[in-house]
Amino acid sequence: MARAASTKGNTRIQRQKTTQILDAALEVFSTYGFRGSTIDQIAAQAGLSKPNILYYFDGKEAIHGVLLDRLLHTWLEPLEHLGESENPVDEICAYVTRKLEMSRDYPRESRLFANEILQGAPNILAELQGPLKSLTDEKCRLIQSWIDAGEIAPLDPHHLIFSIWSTTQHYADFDVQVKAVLGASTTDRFETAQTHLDHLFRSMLTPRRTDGI
Amino acid sequence: MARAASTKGNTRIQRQKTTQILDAALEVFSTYGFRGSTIDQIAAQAGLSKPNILYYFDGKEAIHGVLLDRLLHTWLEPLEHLGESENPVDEICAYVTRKLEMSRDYPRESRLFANEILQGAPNILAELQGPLKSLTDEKCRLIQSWIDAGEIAPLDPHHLIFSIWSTTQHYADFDVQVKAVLGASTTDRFETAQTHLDHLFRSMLTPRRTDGI
DNA sequence: ATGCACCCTGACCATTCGGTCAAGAATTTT
DNA sequence: AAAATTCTTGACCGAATGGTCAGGGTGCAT
Repeated sequence: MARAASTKGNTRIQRQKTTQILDAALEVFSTYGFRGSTIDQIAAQAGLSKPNILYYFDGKEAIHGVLLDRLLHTWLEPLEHLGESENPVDEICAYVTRKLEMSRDYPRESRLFANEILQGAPNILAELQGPLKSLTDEKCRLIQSWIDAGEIAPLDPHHLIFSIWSTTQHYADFDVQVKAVLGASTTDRFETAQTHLDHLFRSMLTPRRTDGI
Repeated sequence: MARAASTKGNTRIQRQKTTQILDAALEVFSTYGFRGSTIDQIAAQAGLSKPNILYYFDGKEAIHGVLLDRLLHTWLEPLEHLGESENPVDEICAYVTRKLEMSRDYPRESRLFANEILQGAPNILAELQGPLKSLTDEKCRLIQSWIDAGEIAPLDPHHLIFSIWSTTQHYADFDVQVKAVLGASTTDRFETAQTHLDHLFRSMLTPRRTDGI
């Protein structure tokens, strides 16, 4: 009787249609942003009628909300795994690689996040200030301990993480620009980017014998 | 008689109002994107009536177009100056600094650009493939010559430029996130970022004696 | 001060958008 | 197979949005 509030997918059809809708919504929202997207666009993308969309979700905002929730989980996961093996430099470079792979494999999620942040993060500000900040601070302490032990070069952990986020996500969010300037195929772009970023962060992190220039 | 097509500012009032409108539009467009912004919002931001806005501009798209035109010029300018002095490493680091200052001083322009690219650059794709690609390719040849001369470490010039763009613009486009994680004041944020990025690119660019890991 | 070009706006229009609803179609349960 | 539940949609609604226009106000040169 009661309509499926959000992801309440119990029946076979419910599961199929909700994922179908969410996939279409991700496509649309990640391209046009929340206010720039319409339910009709999502419906067309999903191959469903508008009322049918609204049968499964309580409204445009509800769909967007579900996408953001899932996104935050996916987005934080790689960072949580940082620091589970031994070599700090390899550890951080592995994180860079993982983030770059996510830009390659989940560009829509990256753009959805970028759109949300660009507009001032009206829906996820609390998550940024809470869970994201906590996790980031924790990993920064870990990085700082590596610095104190002399295992990596001294640098600002927070800004290091910002550099990792920005350089890797750039290949998803600014893909059109990268494509326009580079003109290479997708695999080529990401392969050369991988080599470059690995070199970048490795040369930055590896401690030098002499600290002077 | 004929209405001012775009920036046709001849009269005193025309000049004043058009800049007033463009400033308001920049504020709104950079926050909500093109499709997410309304003329009413721009009017309210500018302190003018909606018909008054449309008296000076031929429509929502025309305003957006003027902003994008000006933006592209402003945006390419720093890159054009790359390579006018001697020391390559200092030269590139100066470019990084300049770009970071632009993120600090013109965050709205940066976000406007990000919004446009995120949505697939529907209005400036030609500019990206033309002028931007030409200028970038030219500067990449310059960087390559520095590499060949052994003045900077060997790396992919295109990806180097992408890294510069992404790391610097991050502080404008993702400001909310940076603020949430860092919690520092604006000047603090940009000062520490400046130190960090200078260190990052300097350590990356400075050639090492031994090329091995 | 008066004529003229420039400037401004309330009222209005067509379209689009988010969302509803009743009634019919499909599916599952019994 | 019939009943019960779930699914689907055409038609519709009120609000918002981009844009128009006639008419009145304002500034300025002569």
